Amino acid sequence: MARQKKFTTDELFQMTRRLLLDHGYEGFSFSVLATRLDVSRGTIYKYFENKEDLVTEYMLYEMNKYLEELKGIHQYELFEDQLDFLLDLMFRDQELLQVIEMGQKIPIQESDRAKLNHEKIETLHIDMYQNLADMIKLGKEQGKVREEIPDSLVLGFIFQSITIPNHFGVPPHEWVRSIKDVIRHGMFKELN
Amino acid sequence: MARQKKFTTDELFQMTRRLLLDHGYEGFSFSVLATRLDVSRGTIYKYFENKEDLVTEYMLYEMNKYLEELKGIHQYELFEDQLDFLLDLMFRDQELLQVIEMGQKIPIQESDRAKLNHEKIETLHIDMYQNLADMIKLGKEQGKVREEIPDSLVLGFIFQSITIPNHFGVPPHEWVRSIKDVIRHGMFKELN
DNA sequence: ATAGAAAGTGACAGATGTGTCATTTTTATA
DNA sequence: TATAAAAATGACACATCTGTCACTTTCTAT
Repeated sequence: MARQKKFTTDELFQMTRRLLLDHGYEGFSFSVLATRLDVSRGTIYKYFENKEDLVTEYMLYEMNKYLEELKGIHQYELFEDQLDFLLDLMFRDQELLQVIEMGQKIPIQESDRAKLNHEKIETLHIDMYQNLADMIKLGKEQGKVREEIPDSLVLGFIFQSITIPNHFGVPPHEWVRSIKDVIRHGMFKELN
Repeated sequence: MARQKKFTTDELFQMTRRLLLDHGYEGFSFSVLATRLDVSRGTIYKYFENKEDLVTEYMLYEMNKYLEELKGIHQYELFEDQLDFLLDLMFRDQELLQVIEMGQKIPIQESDRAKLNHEKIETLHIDMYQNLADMIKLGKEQGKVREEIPDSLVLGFIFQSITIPNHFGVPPHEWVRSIKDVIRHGMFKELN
């Protein structure tokens, strides 16, 4: 009964991610999105009232997916296994993390749906943080992580580590191994 | 003989920094800049041909200032003193570093001056990197830094560390101390 | 006081973006 | 094959940003 769609929601979100990463939130527009999807601008307005709605909706979609994966962390009982799991996940979906971080600072206007979405995003953030805080707690309980370091700093280091640009093309495997190593033991030689 | 200026180059650059940080490169426009400086748009065109020129010019200004400061690192002979110096500098001018990082990924068009500026920016980058690479070399020579970690990763960790958001308001002094501590010795307890 | 140089302005034309909606196209099914 | 629901379109009105430039304002040296 209905005409065939020219793009799926997934395709739209994929393109949204690409454009957000390449041009930032302010550089994102319905015009370019429509062009990239080979569709008229009006079509997109059938599904989203405006840019704010679309982007927050997209972020929710990504964060939900990510949170679901992240929860898999609880299949491991040892802190070190959880850390490995987390780092692998983060390296796999590096771009996605960048988008999620971007979500923090998009200017929020008075749009109905966007406002609601923004609240949901906040909730998801807290939810994600909780899972990770649990991991740190476990690490400290298991006598692995030094108690004197604030949890938020431990997490901060882990998260920032994946965004370090590998300018000189160190082979990925070695790169990741080194990162884990620095997280574990720091950069300084131990005095024997 | 001449009329009084309504703003200094310094004021213009300060505002440029603010706007770049708040709205990103794509969100930056002559219109808002002019409004903020309480001046007509045309006035700014007296000094800069377009946004690309202005922004690259601004970046050069910042980077030159920063590089000059950074060179002060050589007044120290011990690696640990150099590291302290660097971290203090970075924490003091955190926003500036963000802007410099932004400079990496601004889309470069076919404007004469902007193209030239971009090349100069590249050079400054390399120059900055050289100063820092020297520091790492020193650290390794003095037996402080573990040789097996790639230089670029050592630097990456240091640079990313200052961008870790202090969401839970850990007191700045403690925060910085912890960061230095993690950089030095990692997050894991040593097994005795 | 006044000439003229530097600084600033505002209006114009054109590009790009937004949101809306009456109209057209597609397509499964009755 | 006729129908009607869903999908897509394109044009309209309005907003914002860009570059340009003839013109006005300010101010100092004479």
